[in-house]
Amino acid sequence: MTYEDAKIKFISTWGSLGSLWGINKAMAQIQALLFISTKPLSMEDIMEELHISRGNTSMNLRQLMDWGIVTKELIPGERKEYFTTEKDVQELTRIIAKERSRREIQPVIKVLDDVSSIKNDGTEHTKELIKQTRALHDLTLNADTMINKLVSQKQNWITKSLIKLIK
Amino acid sequence: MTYEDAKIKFISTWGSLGSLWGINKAMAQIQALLFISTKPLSMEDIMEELHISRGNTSMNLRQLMDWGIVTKELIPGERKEYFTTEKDVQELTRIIAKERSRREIQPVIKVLDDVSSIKNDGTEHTKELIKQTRALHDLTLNADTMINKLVSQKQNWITKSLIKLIK
DNA sequence: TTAAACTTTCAATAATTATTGAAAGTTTAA
DNA sequence: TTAAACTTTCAATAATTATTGAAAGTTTAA
Repeated sequence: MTYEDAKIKFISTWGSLGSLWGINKAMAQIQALLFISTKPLSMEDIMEELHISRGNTSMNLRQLMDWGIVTKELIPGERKEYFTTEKDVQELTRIIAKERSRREIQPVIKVLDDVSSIKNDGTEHTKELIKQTRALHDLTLNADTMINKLVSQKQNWITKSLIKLIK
Repeated sequence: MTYEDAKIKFISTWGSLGSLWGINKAMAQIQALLFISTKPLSMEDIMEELHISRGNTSMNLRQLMDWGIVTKELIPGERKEYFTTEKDVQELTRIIAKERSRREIQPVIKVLDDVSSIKNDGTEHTKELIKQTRALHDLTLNADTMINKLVSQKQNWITKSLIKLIK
């Protein structure tokens, strides 16, 4: 496999994986492209490499910046804006986990809390609803807390011993 | 909030959350409905409660069965098929984590491995591609292994002490 | 056997989501 | 100032994904 093949394969795989971490294809592909680039890229560069329109590029770059994954880089003497992505996978994971938690998990935890707090009228179906949604609430809250703690700690002794312990 | 409100809220929230665990809305809603039901439901029951067509119900039930989350339950003397879902959240988590790993994570790990194994021709961009995709590969593999181990162990002392340690 | 009671399949269609590209907006060098 | 070089916005459209519902298929009771 040549460099070009590998690059295309990586970008397209990472792109279709976007759904897994909750972003769209173009967004994931732009991030992938920047992730393996040795230097900041302009909008023009990105459009050309990925064969997508200017509007698409602009919108998705903005979203990546909203996530905090991509940052503008001003190159002295250049009029264009250039872009880079966080290159450290640990830090990238931390950002993504935090954002997903804030955007998706927290609201769900809230709803599960509300739903599981309805008045128990003693009927079987109410009891079941409360029991099951409370179980989901507790599980989701625990998992969310744990993942956030795990990714926040930068591969320190806890994480390391954890990984050993579990493997 | 009344029982009916709570039920509707739970089902619709869980449905829109489907994307988070990689299934579609109707699939997630059917699972949610079964999850809080006190007894097995027929296809007819599900169609009525969720206002979806027979075909849709049939297809999504099959998918849920493929995932191993929903099972057919035959009720003696009844011609219709009835359905139930796994009610234990721990077990549910285990199944979902395993399936997602198998369907989505493993193939990606494979691609990352392939891509990071291209011949290093010494150029800067090749070095960067290899370095970055290898970092992603290692991270993904570690995370996948860890999550699977974590959810497989049924809240035993390791998991419990882990949770304490990390909180 | 057969026909009623059910489930599955799948082409057509609807709904949703992503993408384009041109017009409007903004910034900067001169 | 102004006009060239850029970026953003957004209505129109394309692409993708989900849903319908009727026809075909299957199972079971009699």
